[in-house]
Amino acid sequence: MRPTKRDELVQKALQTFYRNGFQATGMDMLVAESGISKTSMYKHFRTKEDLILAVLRLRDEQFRNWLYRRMEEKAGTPQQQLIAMFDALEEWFDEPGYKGCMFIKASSEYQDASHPIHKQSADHKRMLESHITNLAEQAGMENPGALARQLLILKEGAIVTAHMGHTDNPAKDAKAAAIQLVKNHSP
Amino acid sequence: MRPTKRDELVQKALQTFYRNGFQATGMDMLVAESGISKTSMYKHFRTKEDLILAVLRLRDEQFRNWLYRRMEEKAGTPQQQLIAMFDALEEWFDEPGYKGCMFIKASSEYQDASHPIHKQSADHKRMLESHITNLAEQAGMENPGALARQLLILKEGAIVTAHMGHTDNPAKDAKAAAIQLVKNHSP
DNA sequence: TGTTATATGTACCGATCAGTAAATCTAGGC
DNA sequence: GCCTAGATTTACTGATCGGTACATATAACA
Repeated sequence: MRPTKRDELVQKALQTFYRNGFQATGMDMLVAESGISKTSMYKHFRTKEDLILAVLRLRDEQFRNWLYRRMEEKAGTPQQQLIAMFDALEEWFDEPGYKGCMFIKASSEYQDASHPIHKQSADHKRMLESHITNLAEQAGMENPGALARQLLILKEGAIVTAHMGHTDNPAKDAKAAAIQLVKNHSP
Repeated sequence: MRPTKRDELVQKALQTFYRNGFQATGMDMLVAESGISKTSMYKHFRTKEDLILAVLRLRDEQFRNWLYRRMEEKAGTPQQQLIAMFDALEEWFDEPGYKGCMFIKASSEYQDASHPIHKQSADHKRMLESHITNLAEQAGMENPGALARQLLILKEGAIVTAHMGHTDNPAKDAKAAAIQLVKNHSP
């Protein structure tokens, strides 16, 4: 079991794909930036698409772990966690090198709904929806499913608005909206 | 003044880019799908980037005209128009071949904020924000700028959620949220 | 009839694309 | 010391990329 090299490749590819895009990044660029030979890459992944799918799996794990932990650190109750999601997003948007959501970009570059990369991106969003719906249930909200979907629409909208860069602080705007929605869904 | 051929090219390129993506569409594919020779294309546009910028200008004009007219047709008062935006979005999402927002995709494929394609995409969003803010002012809303930004975050979120396809009817969810936000901003 | 602007087809450019072949190097297990 | 497995470099494939050269065709206008 030598997990090192393969994981190192996926980690480096994630950074390059995020910074440079999927289609715009050639395998030769990955060789140059990761220091791993092309032959080794194709030993681990049969195609570029397989590598991208592995990158998205890693990103899904990293992002959900980070978001859920940050929401818990910032708030005590489930209801407060729903609002704290937007404080966590603001931290993310302010990071240098922020370039939007990797899954939105993936499904934008591979836009056919039947494409494996598109489907796996949609899976990530489904898992987020499941978690937020659970939180809304724990918080005793009325219609937790609908509230979760509304909050996640705010989240996606804030992510793309922050990436477009035409607005000062979309996380703050989304948070203000979220507070009203949560209040209106409280019993 | 012969506007025909050039406009025909831009119109055809718009369809192909929207269906197939920007980077994934080569100039040879545009030749095949438009029936216009490559030499003529490069007479009208010096680079592929110039053609994309012209396509985005056309799309901006088409989309804003369509959205504003549809909002007016569906509602009488400015306040009702704000809500009707989400009914118009639902019509759009239900169209066959819906593939998300062209400007989100453009800024996702050309993600550097200093890139002309990214900047022009942000301009489109700025013009939408200006129009919605005006409507919110005409409707006598409190803090019309903040309400407009919130509604537009809902719009962008619904657009990407509809494209991901993991949710049934994001336009309906966004509309329900918008109704609450407008109500809370009413004097 | 001659001029000019715009269109065309075809063939090409160097660079890059994803992916492969083959020979060599390196390290750990026995 | 030897064997094996994984990693390496180098060179290569055919296809496609954005963009160009060049010679020709068409049609309006003078």
